[in-house]
Amino acid sequence: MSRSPRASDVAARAGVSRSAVSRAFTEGASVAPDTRTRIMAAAEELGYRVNYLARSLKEAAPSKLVALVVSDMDHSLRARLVDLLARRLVARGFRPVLLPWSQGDDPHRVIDMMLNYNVSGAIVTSDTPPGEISQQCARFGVPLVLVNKAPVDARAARVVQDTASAGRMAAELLHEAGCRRVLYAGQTRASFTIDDRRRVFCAALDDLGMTLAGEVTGPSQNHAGGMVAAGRYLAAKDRVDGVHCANDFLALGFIDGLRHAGVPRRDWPAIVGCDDIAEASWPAYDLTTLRQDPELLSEACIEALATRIAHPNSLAETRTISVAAVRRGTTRKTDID
Amino acid sequence: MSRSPRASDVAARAGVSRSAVSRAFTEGASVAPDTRTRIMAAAEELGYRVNYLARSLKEAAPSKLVALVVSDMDHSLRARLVDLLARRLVARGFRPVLLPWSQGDDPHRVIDMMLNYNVSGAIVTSDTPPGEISQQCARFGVPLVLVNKAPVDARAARVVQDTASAGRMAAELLHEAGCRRVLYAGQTRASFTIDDRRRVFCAALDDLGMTLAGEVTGPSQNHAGGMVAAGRYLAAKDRVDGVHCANDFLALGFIDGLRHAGVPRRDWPAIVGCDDIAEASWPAYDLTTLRQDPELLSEACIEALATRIAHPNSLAETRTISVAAVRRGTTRKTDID
DNA sequence: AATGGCGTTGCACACGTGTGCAGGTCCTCG
DNA sequence: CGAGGACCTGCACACGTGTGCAACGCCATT
Repeated sequence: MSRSPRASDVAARAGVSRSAVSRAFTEGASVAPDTRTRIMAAAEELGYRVNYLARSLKEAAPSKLVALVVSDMDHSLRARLVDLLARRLVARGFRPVLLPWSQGDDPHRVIDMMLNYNVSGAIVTSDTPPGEISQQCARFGVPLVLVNKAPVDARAARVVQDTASAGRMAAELLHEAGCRRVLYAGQTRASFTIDDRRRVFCAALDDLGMTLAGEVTGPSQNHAGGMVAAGRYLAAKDRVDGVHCANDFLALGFIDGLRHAGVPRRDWPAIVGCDDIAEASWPAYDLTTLRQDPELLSEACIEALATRIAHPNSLAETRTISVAAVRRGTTRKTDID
Repeated sequence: MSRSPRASDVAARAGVSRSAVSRAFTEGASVAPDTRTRIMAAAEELGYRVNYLARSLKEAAPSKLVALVVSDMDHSLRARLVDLLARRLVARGFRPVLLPWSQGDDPHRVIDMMLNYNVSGAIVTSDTPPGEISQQCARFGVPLVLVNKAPVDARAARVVQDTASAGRMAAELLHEAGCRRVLYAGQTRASFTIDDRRRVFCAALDDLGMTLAGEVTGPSQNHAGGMVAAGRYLAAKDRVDGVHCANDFLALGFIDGLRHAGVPRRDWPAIVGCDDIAEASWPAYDLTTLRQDPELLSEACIEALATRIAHPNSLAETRTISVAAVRRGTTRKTDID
């Protein structure tokens, strides 16, 4: 067999017109049960499959392709999110097309790819995507969902962490642990969510009668960045009793920095991270953190996208995902070494 | 503007035929430079983009979509691999469609999705994919690349870890550390690569004059599984001086299990993992392991796929990716606690 | 000036499918 | 027996693009 069979091949074999074949594979179309079974049998023998790309040429039937713009998949939470998004999209009959985008890449490349394959919609989870993507999507009528991004266009739906309660929660966890003077460790060029949470966190410190002893920001907010932050902390050690890190990787790196410097466990400051990645619960760290549930996050994204596709002209909504405090060892006093 | 502009709209605006527009957007087609610039200007004004789905209807021009069958993206190495594969595919003009597949899912669903969107090819990295996928791909002429899988079909290209040298390397690392009686920690239902490596490892132990004191296998080969393995190790503690874990997550869990049980650092057995995930280099673990370079792995996959697409009828080849020993703390004697 | 060649252009068909419309069949009811 | 309706089917067109073929214009060569 040189080329894959098409509807007319099936029609010839079943002794019907090509239209009948098309209708047999269309939900709710008008076909006699007898005819349908005969068509299906012929299709089975030939190994026929409907070509969705051809089907999607009719403007009424969208392509069902959804662009997933992603960066930094090495961040385990983001990888998990992509995994869940892909699963849910497939379950709803969509097909996720993975479009990696890194800082420095030309945004037009991503836009071109989306438009060339006239996707039904797009979900953007990469960090600091240029407003250009949002504008172009709006211009060409591509339904768009932004994850943890600042509002850039009224026609782009958003799913964002509840930073207002997250920031406050971080402060309260340190307060519970008896902290008075705390440090904030973050990134020089942070994301929208992190910036917003930091702002709320600082305000909450005041409310609770604590003081911000300082901020440590570096170029990276990964494990290595956390180790650097630990070095900076050690210089101000005696004036600080608690630390809030912008994310868990930073916090784990911070802990490894302390460990590397030989600081015994009982002398560690209270530490609160954010995200609750899998590693945070490992005994080596046992990190107190704020859980951002990727199940909820992904579900909200899919629903927002579906709404956006169904009502393209409605005003874009913003969905807020609440966070939960996960109390673990790094905010408990311990006697063990 | 209700619908997106098509080639005929651009043609009308530029005062040429639709064929001229098509040629203007086709590399190497015969168009006068003057005409081309006029067409491009008109296209720019209208925001016209070539519809690749329509283009791919012509059998000569393939869809450029490539299926990426993936499971367990929470495994950080696999997430990294998917990230790199997506980047390289995009760089070569392909579009990766992410198709998650988990143990228990119906393989026919994945096959249907691939054929419905008549993909140019497929890369399968999920664990233990049923032979059915390979057979169907071969039947319908879909170029296929299997990552770290057993050979199931002569027409499917494979990219596999060099298990022969990896297994031996693991044994040698333990030998270097002065081990005599070692334990193997793995999974009851392991993957092809892991099984093969284990086989070589056991044979190499004999060669080097070491003995296999036992095997610990559980249902899962993640961090939790490693902690369970540590419990089993402690029972046979005095008869064992080295451990090889099937992968790094298992090894890290093993270490956390020791830590949880209060075993001081200097009493740990020598430990060798496999993969060299990011966490392995963190000071909390400092794990000796075998590095499987995802850059090399992904590049080999793309090249194998490209070869397969270019010569669909050639015999499928198998590419072997070598591993490198990464010597770290868990195979060094230490005095610190 | 005639001829040949080359570069450019348009026509028409192909790719694989969905669907409005009209015609056909068959059943039911009056 | 006739009328009407419900159900099914095929024709023909549409979706947006690539490309073989032939025609055309222009230039250089003879």
